[in-house]
Amino acid sequence: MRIGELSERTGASRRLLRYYEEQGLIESDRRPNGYREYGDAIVDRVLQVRGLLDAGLPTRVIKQILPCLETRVIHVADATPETIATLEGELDRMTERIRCLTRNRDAVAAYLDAVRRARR
Amino acid sequence: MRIGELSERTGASRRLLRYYEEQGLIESDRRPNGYREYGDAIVDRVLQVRGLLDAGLPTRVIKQILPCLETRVIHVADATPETIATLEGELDRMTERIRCLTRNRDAVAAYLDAVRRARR
DNA sequence: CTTGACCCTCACACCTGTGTGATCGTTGAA
DNA sequence: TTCAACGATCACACAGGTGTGAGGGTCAAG
Repeated sequence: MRIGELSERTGASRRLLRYYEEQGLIESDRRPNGYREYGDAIVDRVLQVRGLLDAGLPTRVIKQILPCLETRVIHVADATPETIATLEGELDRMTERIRCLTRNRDAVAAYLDAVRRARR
Repeated sequence: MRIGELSERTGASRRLLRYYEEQGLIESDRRPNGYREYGDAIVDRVLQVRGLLDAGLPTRVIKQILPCLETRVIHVADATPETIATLEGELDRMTERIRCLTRNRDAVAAYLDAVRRARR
């Protein structure tokens, strides 16, 4: 598919899709035109990138995390000690984010429940 | 305590603490000097604000969420329908963030496990 | 009284993700 | 052939969170 369709399917503007590619988060083939060509699998990847961006991770970190998703043993080989250390750090930060979000979400939910009960 | 101590205790620069106040996320009393004066409770509040910012929430949203944390029945009263609708929307977005983060964190964890096992 | 460590306000600047528009090439249908 | 719709690159602009520094008060210790 071309960039327009991918944009519609993911909700990301064409501009952003090009930006993600520039940041090394997604890839594309090129037609003889120069037009970008995407496979179906890219849709999930884009959605994942957008989810992580929305969750506060910078592109630099997302770029490091993405290879972990492809469960290929190949990638396990080229893991330098620094990469591993970085990933461990990010793992902790993600866990902390989850904890923070969960705590606050539960509080909001409890609040809304209280409001609803008070309404009656 | 004054702003310097609060800064040390929270890891937020003085600049940021003033910014958070300007955005209505925290409050402070003023000494006759004009110096800001904080109570102990503010430390947790600042940490919470920073956690939510780090998790991708903008100050505008954080400002709406914060009152939910103070479990005072008083606040339940002044909840306009729009506020409630907004909170419900944010609740969903937070849940979605949590889901995304959890999925990716687990993937990273699995990857690191695989690497560690491969190392031996 | 002076000095150093705080505090204040204000303004400018940066980075990152994103929008917008200019200018131009490609393609398919009328 | 022409026109509309799409694609490409590039550049400028913006907003939000953050850093930095200027210019100036406050206050306690020497």
